[in-house]
Amino acid sequence: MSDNVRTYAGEHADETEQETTDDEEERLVCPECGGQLATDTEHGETVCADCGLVVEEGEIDRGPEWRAFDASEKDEKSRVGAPTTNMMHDKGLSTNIGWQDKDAYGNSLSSRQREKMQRLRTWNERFRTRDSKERNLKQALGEIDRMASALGLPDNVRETASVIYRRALDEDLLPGRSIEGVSTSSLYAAARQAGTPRSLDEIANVSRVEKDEIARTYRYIVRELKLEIKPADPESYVPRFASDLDLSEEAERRARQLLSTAKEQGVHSGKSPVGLAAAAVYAASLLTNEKVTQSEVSEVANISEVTIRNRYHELLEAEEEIAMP
DNA sequence: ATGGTTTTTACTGCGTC
DNA sequence: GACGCGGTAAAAACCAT
Repeated sequence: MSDNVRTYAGEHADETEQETTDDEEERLVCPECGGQLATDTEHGETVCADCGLVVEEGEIDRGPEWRAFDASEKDEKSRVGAPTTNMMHDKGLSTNIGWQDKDAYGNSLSSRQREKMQRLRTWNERFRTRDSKERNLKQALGEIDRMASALGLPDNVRETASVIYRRALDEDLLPGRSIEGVSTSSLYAAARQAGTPRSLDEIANVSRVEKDEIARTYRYIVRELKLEIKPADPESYVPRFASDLDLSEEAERRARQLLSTAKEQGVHSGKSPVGLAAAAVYAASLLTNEKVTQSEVSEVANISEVTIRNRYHELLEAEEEIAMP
């Protein structure tokens, strides 16, 4: 085992430039919480991806200044076209009008007819893209909501997830990927950003897509959207486990403490954060004389007992070493 | 594809209630 | 004897190259 810091990539795919780029390019950082800033081109805002603070706004508002109450009103008032970039987000299934100025028999069209066809093409294109994106979004947001409820994730996580999804949609990341997969990945990313992570397994349980695909799409999204997601902190799992097991505040505190000393010792690198958290919770329950069995912990944490054993030994060793060097 | 690391599975032995 | 716990070996899963 190499003794320098390795990443446990299963839980956090991308941290290649963790320490290296300290202050080279001044990075856009939120003044509130230090999180990554993201630009929402739709509304001309620069918002923090973590806490949602709007840093700059009102540069250019690209949204409509009117409201439509039904479909016909929408047609009447809407006078802008589709966004300028759009690839085949509908997988080319919708109707389109050919570019050649020929009729069904291959004869050329008169100039008046050509003009008419040109107008039709324009409008067809506009409706096709706009409606398809909206349908897409609607379905995705529904899915995100469903999964978030199933996992007991708070509203702000859903908000973040939908922001991420919207951005993915805006940057044309969807073609070739399923709506399900992308919305699941968005939720996974959002949960981690919010500091209330759920493991890939838990996510996969409530999603309609397989774990592999979620992981793949997640990596892709993170890379393309330049989301900065810190490696999952073991401590962020502690509260959930502790409450699932009805442990005291004291035990929870001790678990945290174990983890932080372990961190100083560098014992944690390359290990599964979930496993560490589970072990810490177990060890803490021992130290505070609150009886929980290894199998109970392994149950709520979805981690094998063996892993808990191995980790918690390491945790206790680290604790001793800090006590007497 | 390969190799190295971690996690899981399955099994065994020990002590206690 | 069941249960909790610890240890081990082999298999599987995973990441990096």
